[in-house]
Amino acid sequence: MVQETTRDRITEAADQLFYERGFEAASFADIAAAVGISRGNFYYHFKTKDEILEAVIARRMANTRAMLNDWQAQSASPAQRITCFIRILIANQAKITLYGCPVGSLVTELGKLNHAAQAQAAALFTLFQDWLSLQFQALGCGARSGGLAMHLLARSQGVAALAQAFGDTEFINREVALMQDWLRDQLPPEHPL
Amino acid sequence: MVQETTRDRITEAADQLFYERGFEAASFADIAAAVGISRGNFYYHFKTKDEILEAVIARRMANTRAMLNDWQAQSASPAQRITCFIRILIANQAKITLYGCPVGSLVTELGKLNHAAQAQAAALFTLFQDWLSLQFQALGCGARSGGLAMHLLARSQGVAALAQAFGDTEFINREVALMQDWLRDQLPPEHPL
DNA sequence: AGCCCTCTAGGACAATTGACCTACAAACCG
DNA sequence: CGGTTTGTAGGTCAATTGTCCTAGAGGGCT
Repeated sequence: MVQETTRDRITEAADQLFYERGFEAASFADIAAAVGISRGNFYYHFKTKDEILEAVIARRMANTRAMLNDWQAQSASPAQRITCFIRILIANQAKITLYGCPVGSLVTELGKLNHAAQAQAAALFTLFQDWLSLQFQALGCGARSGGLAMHLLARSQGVAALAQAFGDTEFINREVALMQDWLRDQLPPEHPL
Repeated sequence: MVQETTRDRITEAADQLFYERGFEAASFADIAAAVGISRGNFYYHFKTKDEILEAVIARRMANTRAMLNDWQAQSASPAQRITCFIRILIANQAKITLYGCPVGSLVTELGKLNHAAQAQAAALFTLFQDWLSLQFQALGCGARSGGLAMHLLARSQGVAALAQAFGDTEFINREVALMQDWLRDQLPPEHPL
């Protein structure tokens, strides 16, 4: 990463603001102020707000892929990799308590707005789902793998939603422990943690 | 319910629109059009949008309380009552697939807007949590009851979030079955379903 | 009848939104 | 050097927002 273009800086600021305030509530002026450029300059880099949204989703896709690849490379067993996923809840505890899950809240909002990009945002979920499904497959869960992946995804979504609602970080820790217990129960005997 | 006041009709329409489009995205004009009154007349019944939001939350609180009382009266055992809660996911399948959970999505949005009413909206969760906690207490779960209630709440939130993201009603059925299995595992031997 | 109170309609308001244009600065290249 | 491209700034545009005012319709009461 030799140079960070203005376009990248806009995308990064928009990413954060879309997360913290929501897609609609974050205005051009907000993003421009965060980047430190004029509103007019915006139009040069992005013609519409939807274009920024697309760039933000693409950025999140890339970041997520990179994270999954890291987990794939650095964890010895499938069960450990799944544990990596579960632990994002703890790693992002503070932000989740304030703003919820970045993916979940964006998909929900775009759904309510009938926004065409909802499907693209939902693809972020698919990214996790496919990857988790692969891990369960490697554990020997066979045809159940896809369902187990969705189940885990749903559990994390629920934890994030309630943690934000009550501003309760401790709840995250308790539920993460439960998810790890659950994971242990899914492991076939030949694949210990 | 002899007479439905204009104020009630506004509150009802706002309730629905806040659910389907979100609090910010639903405008005065939208609500007025849905009720069939002029925008100006609005100001007579509600001075600010926040006042409408308060009325909507109060309405949901009342409706929720009534629903919980019904379940309390019409179900024989605590386990059956908890099953009633789990089954709202199925009863509201279609709407959840389109708009997610009414409570969860509202609380998330208000949180991002730093809106003062977020706490009031979160009280809707507390209503469910307290009631579920009572049922688990009645089952003899003791000190674990509060945690079990929160766990169940989180599970439903997650299911609603993913069902909306993927537009998948079938996923709801699968997860509801899992939640009922889970509930059976929590029952002490002296309290069968 | 006259009066008052409840309710409604329609419009005006200042502010903010996303979108767009033009003019100018900076860098690159021949 | 001159000319083209790339990037930036500031301002304008119509539309929409929540808020607010005023005029008057309608019914009940004395």
